Amino acid sequence: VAAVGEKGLRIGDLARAAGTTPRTVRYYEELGLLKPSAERAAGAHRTYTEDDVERLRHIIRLKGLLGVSLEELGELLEAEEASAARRAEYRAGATPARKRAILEEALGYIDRQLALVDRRAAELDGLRRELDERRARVRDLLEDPADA
Amino acid sequence: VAAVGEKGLRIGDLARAAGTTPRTVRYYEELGLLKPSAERAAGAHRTYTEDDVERLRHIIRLKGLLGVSLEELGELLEAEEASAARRAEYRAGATPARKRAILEEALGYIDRQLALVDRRAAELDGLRRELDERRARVRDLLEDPADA
DNA sequence: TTGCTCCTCACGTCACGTGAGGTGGC
DNA sequence: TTGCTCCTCACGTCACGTGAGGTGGC
Repeated sequence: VAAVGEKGLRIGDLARAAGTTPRTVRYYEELGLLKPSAERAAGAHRTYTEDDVERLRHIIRLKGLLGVSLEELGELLEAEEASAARRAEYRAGATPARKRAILEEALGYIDRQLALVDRRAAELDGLRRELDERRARVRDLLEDPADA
Repeated sequence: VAAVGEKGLRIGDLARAAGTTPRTVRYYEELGLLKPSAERAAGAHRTYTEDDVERLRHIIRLKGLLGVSLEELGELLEAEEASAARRAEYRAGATPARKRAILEEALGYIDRQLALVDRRAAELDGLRRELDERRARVRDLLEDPADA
């Protein structure tokens, strides 16, 4: 039911597809996290592509899962873009030494994100264990009501 | 190095022990999430116990991991307290039918929290898989630089 | 033409951060 | 007595929510 005509997506379509609101999209644009695909005259409608949907989903997921400020998130996204740029350089053909340097930088960047993810996962797992334990105790009492 | 004298912890000790700030503690008090242990005259210092440290840590962890508003979190904490009250009733001796009802309510409450935790964990795992995949691709290229 | 969504201010809100000015306990 | 931490306003900030008033595309 989304409008996907020749002109691309409108801000409401983008927001719905990513599970957010037009206001948030404009705010992210203001902070430089997300730009409309096409140039637009002052006051004209913003248009977006499916790639923008992916990027916005990516932003929202990182924000929710990593719990960083939008400014830090902007730096992270810049690092991602730099990484993509280096991949293009890589594919365009670089010297073996340069290729190696590019790959190692990419590895470091991925490992930093993984460290953030792992820390969160460990915290979540700690909470899960606690809840599991409590659940097991309650279940035991329900199945075998033999206590003081 | 924390002051743990006769009078209990001061707000700064509590905040440090829980990894937050005095301002946050006062704000949570304002919202009714956390009260100083002892009564206090207007303008007098707030005092806390080790139990308050545990409660504050609990609040902070739930907030960070479940991503809920402080109002929702307040409801969740009330449910926890009600559960604790029912456990006291349980131990004080209730009829078998009443005991069963108490346990089943506790189970429902635990399962609701588990559902929230599991949703977050699944999202985190999705991101982790993506990062792992990218990492593996980069590693392969580093170990065997044979491509176009 | 009628709705609907879009546009740009701009003020409100939630969860605090950050001084301003003053009082209280080792 | 000297620092340090505490106290209560109260304004600032970040990440948006929510109208206010107006314009643009099926």
